[in-house]
Amino acid sequence: MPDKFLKPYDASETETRLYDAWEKSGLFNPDECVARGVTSANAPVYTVTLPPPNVTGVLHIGHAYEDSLQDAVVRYHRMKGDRTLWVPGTDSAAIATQARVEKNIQKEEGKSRHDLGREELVKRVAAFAKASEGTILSQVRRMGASLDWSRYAYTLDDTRNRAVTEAFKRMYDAGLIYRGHRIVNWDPKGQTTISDDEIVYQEEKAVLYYLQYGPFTIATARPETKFGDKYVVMHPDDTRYSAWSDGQQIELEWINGPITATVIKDASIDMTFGTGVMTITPWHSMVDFDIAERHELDKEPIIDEFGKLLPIAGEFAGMKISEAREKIVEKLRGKGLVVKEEAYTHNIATAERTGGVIEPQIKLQWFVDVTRPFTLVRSDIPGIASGATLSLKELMRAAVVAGGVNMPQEGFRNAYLHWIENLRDWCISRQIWFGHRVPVWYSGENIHIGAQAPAGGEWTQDPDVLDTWFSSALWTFSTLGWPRETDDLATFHPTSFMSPAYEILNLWVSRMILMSGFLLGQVPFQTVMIHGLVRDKQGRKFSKSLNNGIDPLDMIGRYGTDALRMGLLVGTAVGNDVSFDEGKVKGYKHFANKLWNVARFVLSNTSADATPQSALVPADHELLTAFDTLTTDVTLDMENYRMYLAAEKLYHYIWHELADKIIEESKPILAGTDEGARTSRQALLLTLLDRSLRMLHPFMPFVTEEIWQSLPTKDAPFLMVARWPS
RNA sequence: GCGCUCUUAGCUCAGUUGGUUAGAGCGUCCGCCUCACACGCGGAAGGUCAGGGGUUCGAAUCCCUUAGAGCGCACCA
Repeated sequence: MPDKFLKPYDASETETRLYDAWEKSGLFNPDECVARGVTSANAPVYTVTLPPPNVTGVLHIGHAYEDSLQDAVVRYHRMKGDRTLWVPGTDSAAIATQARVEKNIQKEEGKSRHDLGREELVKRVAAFAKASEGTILSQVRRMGASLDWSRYAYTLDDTRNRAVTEAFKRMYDAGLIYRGHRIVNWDPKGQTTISDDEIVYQEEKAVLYYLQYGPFTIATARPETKFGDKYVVMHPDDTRYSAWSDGQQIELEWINGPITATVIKDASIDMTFGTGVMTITPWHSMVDFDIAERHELDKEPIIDEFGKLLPIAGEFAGMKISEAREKIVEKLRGKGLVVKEEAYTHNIATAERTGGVIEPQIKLQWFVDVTRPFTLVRSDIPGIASGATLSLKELMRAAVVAGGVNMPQEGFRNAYLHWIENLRDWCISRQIWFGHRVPVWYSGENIHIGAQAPAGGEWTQDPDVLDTWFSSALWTFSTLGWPRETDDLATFHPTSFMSPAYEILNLWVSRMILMSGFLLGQVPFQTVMIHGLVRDKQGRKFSKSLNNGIDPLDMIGRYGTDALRMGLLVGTAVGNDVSFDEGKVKGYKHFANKLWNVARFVLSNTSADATPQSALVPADHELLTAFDTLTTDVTLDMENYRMYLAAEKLYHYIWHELADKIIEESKPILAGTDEGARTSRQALLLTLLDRSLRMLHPFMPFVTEEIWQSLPTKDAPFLMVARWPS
């Protein structure tokens, strides 16, 4: 028995040493596994893509959980003998990264992005991203993640840039990407558009004003947008207003004088709200915009990009809307147009990143059309035939409904389908500078799609960049080299498994299905297991303001990676939020040491030649059979992604069966005079330890590997590539 | 408003298609440094499985309902 077993288990020394050894061996790479003969060349393929962390980020407890979950799955499949690939990468996170660098520059140099100019800013942001890349990558390694680093990808590297341009071009050519004046979510604070999914609604107490509008009374919470209102809308079935007909014109006195208004009948009006009549402001309201589109009405801007009133507001022009509101109401009161005021609670849209209040605006932006039909020439997606004509919405739906993408968690599946029902066109252009620039060039009336301007003529590139999720949506295949027809792409796509947090189900999962479906005619992954968030013991999210953050590296330093992984995985069904409990992590540190001591006992009581199982006495054979039952059970759990149960069962077996019972019973046998019983027991102990280590390895890779390296049953260079028991 | 998830021991959570006395970790109490392990060992206390109703031979598990917590989507002018 090696001397190391005489001391308690030392996680920190072991973990860094072993990770280096694994990485140097090259066996995280499935091709190397085949070359070295530890994996069969025609074995089934199993692929996982790491949800890329922000390149400038640091590892937080949520990553730690996600990495633990995926690494357990990946290691299981590798040991099962699959050609297993787990692809690493990082994300440029355009808005977040640019905002951070801008803030630094402002602080250190007192300069804004406009002072620096586009080229310089992008250079600085890119440099910052590059400089901080190493931090997150080394932290992911600390988690023990068995990623094939030779395939590392970054969303802004050359291959991924090519993928983005190609994807844009193909969608444009298919008529699925268009540029148009459409109403978008404008963030006056961030000075950019954002997508519907980047909005957070916040409750606000406001006043609902009932205003006299000619013969009608209208209710509004936003009198400051009413200057241009010249359409008054009601439900066609509303009997209170049956005297009025669609298109009828009426003269009335309004904020800044007499106007002519037109009556519009539209079924989208809620007859029970307010008075059942409203005026519309198509430029600054999604709903109003839709009504205006249906009836082909005029649209006029009232508010500018900085949230100030335009000249149409007359004397109020130039005022911020917040200060103008009360003044306008005052004027309306003076004119006797305010009928009544009542307290009112509603939700206002704010930008997730900046907290700015969203002001819908009609802007010229690029969109992905989710309802326009196209022909999918070649489809490997169950439920969608090659040559089928369908919309992206239908594609996203069919891919899940027909089981091409298996979403075993019914709740998330419903949420996904519900989201698709309500989906609008996806606004993909952003008015920032860092990220994938829209690959479109203009020269007068001419448009060219591509990374470079065409030769000859004066071409200018679109100034906007793409929504960061546009490139992320390509991730499962851009990481494998697409649009080039690489061997990797042919071999490893569609991927097998994806496990993102439910926060990004809509932002990311659905868009991967969209892009993969359209561009490859494949699903991006066969099974998606949505996981929950890690919260503190009170169930709160971790946040800077609560100061309740947990640094995974700190936990690793104190208890070891194996313990942290177990503490996060055991006992929380995938999809539920994980309540982080340091005590639990500590408990699994103790477990790692327990295992260490089991190994010490077994190794110091067996000799290297005590391995043949044929000599087992009946009692020992029975214990081995009992273990086989556990093996079957745990394997089934692993196959069904119930890692939390598998890990708990192994823990329970090793501590309360193997250590508490079997080892205790073994002491008299090993000290006894019955040679046959003793040899049999030695063989049994060695076998049970060996197989326990194999099955525990996906969860606690380090301590199991370290012990296994000293076992006489060792039959592979690493436990990492040894065979899963059956 | 529409939809989803959750409510099990003091705390945090498991309980896989309904099946014997409902489990784990931490915590608590008692006794132990017994040569694998004090990062440990032995033992103990602690639950009307949110409330009510139903289906069933049998329910923490399925159905209905009430209450509470959380989340998603939509959104009211």
